[in-house]
Amino acid sequence: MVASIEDVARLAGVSIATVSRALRGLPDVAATTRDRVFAAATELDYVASPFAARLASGRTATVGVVVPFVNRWFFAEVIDTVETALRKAGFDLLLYNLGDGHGRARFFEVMPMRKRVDAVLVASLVLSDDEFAALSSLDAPVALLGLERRGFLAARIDDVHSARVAVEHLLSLGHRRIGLIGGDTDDPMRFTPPLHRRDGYRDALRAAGIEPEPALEVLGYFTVEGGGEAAERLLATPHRPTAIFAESDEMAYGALRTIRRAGLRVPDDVAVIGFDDQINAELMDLSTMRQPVAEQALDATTRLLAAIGAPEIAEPTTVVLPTELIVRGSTDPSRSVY
Amino acid sequence: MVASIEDVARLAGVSIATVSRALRGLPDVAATTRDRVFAAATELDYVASPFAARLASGRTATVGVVVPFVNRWFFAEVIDTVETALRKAGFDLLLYNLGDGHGRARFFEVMPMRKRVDAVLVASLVLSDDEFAALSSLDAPVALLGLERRGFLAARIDDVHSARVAVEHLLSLGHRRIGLIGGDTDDPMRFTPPLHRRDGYRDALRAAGIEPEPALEVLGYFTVEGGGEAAERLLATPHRPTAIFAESDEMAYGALRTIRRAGLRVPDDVAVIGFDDQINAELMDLSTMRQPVAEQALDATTRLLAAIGAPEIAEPTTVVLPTELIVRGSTDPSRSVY
DNA sequence: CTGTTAGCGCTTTCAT
DNA sequence: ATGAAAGCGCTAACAG
Repeated sequence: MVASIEDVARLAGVSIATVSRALRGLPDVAATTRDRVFAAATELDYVASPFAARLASGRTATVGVVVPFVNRWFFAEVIDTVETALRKAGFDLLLYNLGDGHGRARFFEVMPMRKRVDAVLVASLVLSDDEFAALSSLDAPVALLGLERRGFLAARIDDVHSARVAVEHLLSLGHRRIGLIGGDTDDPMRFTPPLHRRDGYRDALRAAGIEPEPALEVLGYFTVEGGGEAAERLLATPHRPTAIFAESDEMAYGALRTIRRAGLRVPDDVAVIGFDDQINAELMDLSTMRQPVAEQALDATTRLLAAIGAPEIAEPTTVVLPTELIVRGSTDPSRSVY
Repeated sequence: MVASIEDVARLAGVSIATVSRALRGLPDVAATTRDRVFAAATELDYVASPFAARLASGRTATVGVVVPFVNRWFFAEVIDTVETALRKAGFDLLLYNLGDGHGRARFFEVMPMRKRVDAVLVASLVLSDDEFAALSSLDAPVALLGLERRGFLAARIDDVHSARVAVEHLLSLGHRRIGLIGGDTDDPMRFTPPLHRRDGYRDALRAAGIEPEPALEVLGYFTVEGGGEAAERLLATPHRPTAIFAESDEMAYGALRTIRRAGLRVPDDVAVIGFDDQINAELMDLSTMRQPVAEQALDATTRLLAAIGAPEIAEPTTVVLPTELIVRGSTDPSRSVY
């Protein structure tokens, strides 16, 4: 069978306590002893049983990562970044994918992370007070990604401002009728961007003296399909918009397809700007607001790990990372690559 | 503090052994006793400590999932599907992302899954004998996704045949000079598709009496960028191909962009077919070979979980799932949606 | 600097 | 059907 700490102790001729100390790099172990322990451990190909260690120490060396989806660009990037950072720090990543409204309800009811994580990272979910309470009941530090709340450490972008910059870009090109393709702010899986990006859209219009029209705000559900159908509705309005702001690149792709299928040209007939600057945006020649996903994820993870060691040191803070307007051919004909 | 099994036992007026049995649904517990235990557990909001349970039982109720990337379509789909299936079965998902060649080497050297998973699922990695040995040393059932090996349960598609069908589609349209955009078969992060899809490509050509030309096989590294650059090289060949088979949709997207930027039309000047039928393929009007990712992942997971309960019952088998040719406008002008 | 010892919170015989 | 008791393999005081 596999070696246990006792086997190592016997081979090294020391007690199991010394083995434990030596292997974990604790101070107060003589160098020669340490060497002997390491040699024995190597020879026996020993690794500590994480469960025994966790039971004895109370620390799990595990972080729970909660996401509403795993197969969407933003969340896949987040998981990638967080996994790497955790692995480097010697932590395991326990993945929790909410999946749908039902999965979400069950998740917060059961709280499957109970007693098995040292910390939690939650990505881009609009949480109810009850859900926040459930997280707090875990009694572990919680990091929020893409949202913010007093008492929680968080990393995010300024969605309101970023959306406003996107729409201002369209305004600066002379557009006055600008459609919005957004997410459902009442969806049970609601996540944060839809609310804020819509606010930024309205802010920009009002600041330009344009009153937002409900008919120009349509739902695209953050999918390509949804974006395409939303664009159909926008094109069908009596006095159709000359520009569209989609709250995500994916929805913008759908809109581009709809517009072109309708025989209209981008950006001459209808300009389109997205949000994210995800991997395919350049491919689609799509103007967009770039957001630094890896940076947000890394920032949150780093501070979360720090919080595990020393909780309650200070009021958790929110870090807001900058976004950037990326102008491509879908709004600026002079830049079009096609 | 949080309740332990003793608290529940005291409240229910039984021994901790009975609590353990009742809560796990073991037989030989009187119905009335069971009810009392459940009532007590509910009242105290008790959940068993997984670590104590694992230490005592030796079972971890955890599956390790090893992927070379998490932010690529195929793997994100896999993780999504597997997570859902595991959660439903009461298992945790421990995610291991190899990241790069160095990460991969370290991974198989350290074997961070040791002593912490009941089973392992490996997705689309070409594994060396040493790496297979390392996995076997975990002494846990292993499921392979997208590859196959004697002694391991596996789910995959027939990459050789599927690639052949894709190329035969091009041949049936009259194309004789067909370029290949593939992955690097010598890459340290090598995964399985490149080898097999290239073989299928060559098989199809030979069967049609065409000798494969090395100049028409270029590397696209399974990225959009790489696919675009590969297409540039193909277009620059003296007698340029009239059709291109890309081993993934992503590379096909890059190729489409390159072709259009060069002022050529798809499919009239150059036809393109991809592989995967991932989410954006329809958007790009790309012909492709559809592969059932969720089905493969679910099949492997289901059988893996079964193997945990009853290992060695029978020789592990490989399930091969069917792929499907999806013809769109990038090969068939009559179907073009643009 | 090192060893002894008492748990951590369960599961699992073995009795009864 | 239930309980007593012996671990599972570590960590963390506490001695010395």
